[in-house]
Amino acid sequence: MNLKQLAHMLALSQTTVSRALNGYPEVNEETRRRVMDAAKRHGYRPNPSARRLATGKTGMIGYVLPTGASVDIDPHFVEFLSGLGDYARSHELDLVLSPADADDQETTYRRIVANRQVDAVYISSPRPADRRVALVNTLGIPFIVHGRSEGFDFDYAFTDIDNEGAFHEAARLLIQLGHRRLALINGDDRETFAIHRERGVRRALATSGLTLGERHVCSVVMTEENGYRATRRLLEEGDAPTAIACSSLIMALGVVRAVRDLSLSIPGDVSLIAHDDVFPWLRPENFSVPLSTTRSSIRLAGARVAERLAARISGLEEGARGEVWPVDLVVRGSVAGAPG
Amino acid sequence: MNLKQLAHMLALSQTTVSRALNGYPEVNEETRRRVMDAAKRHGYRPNPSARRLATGKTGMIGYVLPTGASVDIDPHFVEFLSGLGDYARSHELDLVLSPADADDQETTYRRIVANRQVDAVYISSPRPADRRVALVNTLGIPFIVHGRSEGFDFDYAFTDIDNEGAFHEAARLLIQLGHRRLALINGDDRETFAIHRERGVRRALATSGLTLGERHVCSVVMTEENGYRATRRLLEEGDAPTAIACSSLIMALGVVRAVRDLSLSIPGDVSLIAHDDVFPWLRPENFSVPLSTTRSSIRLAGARVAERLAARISGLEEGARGEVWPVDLVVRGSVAGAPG
DNA sequence: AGAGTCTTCCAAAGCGCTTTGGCCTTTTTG
DNA sequence: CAAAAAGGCCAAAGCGCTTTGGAAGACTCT
Repeated sequence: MNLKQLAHMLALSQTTVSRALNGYPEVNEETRRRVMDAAKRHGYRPNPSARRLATGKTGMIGYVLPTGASVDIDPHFVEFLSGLGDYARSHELDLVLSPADADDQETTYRRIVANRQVDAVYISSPRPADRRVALVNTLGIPFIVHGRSEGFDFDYAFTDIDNEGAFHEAARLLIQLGHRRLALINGDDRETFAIHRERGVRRALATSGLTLGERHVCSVVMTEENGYRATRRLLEEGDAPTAIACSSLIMALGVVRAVRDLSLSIPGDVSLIAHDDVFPWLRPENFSVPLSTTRSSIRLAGARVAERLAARISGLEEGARGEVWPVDLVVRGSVAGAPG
Repeated sequence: MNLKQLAHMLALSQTTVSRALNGYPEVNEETRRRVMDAAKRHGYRPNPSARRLATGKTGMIGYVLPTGASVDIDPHFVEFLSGLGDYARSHELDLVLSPADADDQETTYRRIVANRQVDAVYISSPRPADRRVALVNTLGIPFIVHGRSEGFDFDYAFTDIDNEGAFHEAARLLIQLGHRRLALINGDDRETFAIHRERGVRRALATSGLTLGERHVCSVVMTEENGYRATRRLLEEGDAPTAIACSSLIMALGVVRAVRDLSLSIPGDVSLIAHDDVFPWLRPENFSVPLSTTRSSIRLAGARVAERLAARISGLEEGARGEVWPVDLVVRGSVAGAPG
């Protein structure tokens, strides 16, 4: 059942039927009702391919997925996706993932824009002066950055959490508890979130005249194993920290294991605070010692990003508004006063 | 730059240019070369929307993503996606995720098929007599099932791993080591993979005249917490098992924690084998006691599914071939002879 | 009553590609 | 050497929708 048939059946022109269906004003209300009714009754659904060709609108949002044999998709992605999908569903939006060579995403961005494959895109895990952000900005497709980039001469729309504030608070708490030697086990420090977190820790330390030792900050891919290794290194050297801030719950698993392997205890010998993105399958309160966390649901962020993308597509949102969400500091058993 | 312009520029008809580009035979090789050359030089890319409208082909594969406030996307999904994306990238395929109400996916399947939004779909986490499989089969869109359904009067194409064999082997090993009371901490037993795994364990036990106790098998969502709870329950009751087979590494984290909380040890008091889907961020050899596993890379499965989908789209693969991959049994420190 | 204004609808022109049916040359064939 | 076949190309008809530029009729206004 296509427009032509439907129009014929109603003894109307395609024009009128199309307009009636799409809510244009220049059609009699009674006619509109007739059309709507017939459309529903016959289960008429406009062919999206045709509509796309005519309008350029796709009803899809895009994400360029970096891939490659040695590229691992972040497990956080799936949670973000839960939120995004949940919103998208209620608005009949689909998400198209365009896999790209991790080292050449530009080609793919250009392709999906040139081909009008999606109405908007989002970008995640941005770095300072991220080329993708600059690119989509010049390409002129609506977009939202999940996280923040920095150092552009233009503004853009983003949804981020207050990483600096979160880690500032976490460090401040540890300092208040008497800790003097903190360590930070961070994610990839080419990404903005990691930079902000480090800044937060440094700022808190500086306030008390302390510093983050050169060897007390590490930047690694956030795996359990890397959490373990980093912790071993930190605790086995002289000048070992008495408190650790850690950028992910997954790494925290490794931290806990390392501490145990060294026959030390949390929080007796070392206090631990980790960032919690809220995974349904791994919860900080269920660690052997309940973990203090800076908490922010990445899933909610996904829903929010979808919402904003939808708003931008429909023209409801404009401009370069960035929003920064506060992060909860949740204190549990893994922190205590500094030993000694 | 569109076909018309390109054709004009070459002083050829659109027909010829189109044919030259798409490899049709009825065009002079020299002409073809000229066309190809000009197309490349001017960066001509056929507009996919137009092509879709004309051919019905989209160059996209689809996945219906169950969503909802209380629906969690399986963390395995992201690894599967890595593999899928990796293959898709090299073949210029995009993946479209269509979020659907978890309780009504049929509507969405019908929509994406009716609208010709994708060339093929895949289905994951199937259950016996899965309605989605029956649906896409009748809808007539090419598809691959990742995993297996059962109990249809038709055949279909799937890629699965030998879950039954894997858990049969695991259980057999434990039995050989003298264990008599095994327990199985399984995933949702409405899904086929869980059923097969249980069957594998039961079969191994039966061979030695043993059985799987009523209370020694649990079926839960695969989270750390559920692994913990299940283990506590198993070990605190009378008739506690001396060996546990566990369906996921994430649950195994909980198992290990529970065993420790009870001041028991692995493998001294209880042996443990878990299934490992091969996550980059959590590896069985890095557990406090290196974990024995049944191992199968879900990522490779993703790549394979993509490959088969591409083959079906292009007509290279037909029929209802199902393939079952063997699973490696990797023995590490977490298994030992039965205590006592 | 004639001019201007809405209101309501339509015919037809795209959107950019593929594909059908056919036309002209050139080559092969009996 | 005429007839048949093959090679190489083209014009034009879709694919199903949106949108432009009217047009017919109803209504208001002077």
